[in-house]
Amino acid sequence: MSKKVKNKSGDDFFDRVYSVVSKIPKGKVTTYGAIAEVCGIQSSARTVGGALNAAAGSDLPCHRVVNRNGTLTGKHHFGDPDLMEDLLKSEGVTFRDNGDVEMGKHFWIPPKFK
DNA sequence: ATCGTGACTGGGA
DNA sequence: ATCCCAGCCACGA
Repeated sequence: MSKKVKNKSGDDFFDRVYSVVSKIPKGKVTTYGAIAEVCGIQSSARTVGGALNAAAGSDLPCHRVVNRNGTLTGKHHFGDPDLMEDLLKSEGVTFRDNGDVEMGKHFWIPPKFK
């Protein structure tokens, strides 16, 4: 089944990110680098952000995706900067004193996308 | 085809 | 510890 559907913009690499992000369990968070690695682009975590940018408004829990530091880098892209933190807290995610997610407790690594 | 940008990461000073 | 730089991939103009 592995098939390259490269066609219109927004469907080959983005599709992988959507699948992975949608698999993130509630109360867990992952990093752009982890998603990128699973998608096969470990060196381009930025591109993952681009995918989430296109996913903004979708059903993808992009609020569970943070940078390797645990900082909510894309919180501003949710429409409300406080929404992201609020959503994670609602799911049981704990934050550090500096406002970063406790990666050591909620860091979740997505399954390898094959 | 080329250039610029980006919700990142890692390493060096 | 902080700040700066380079690399990487994909998209839009």
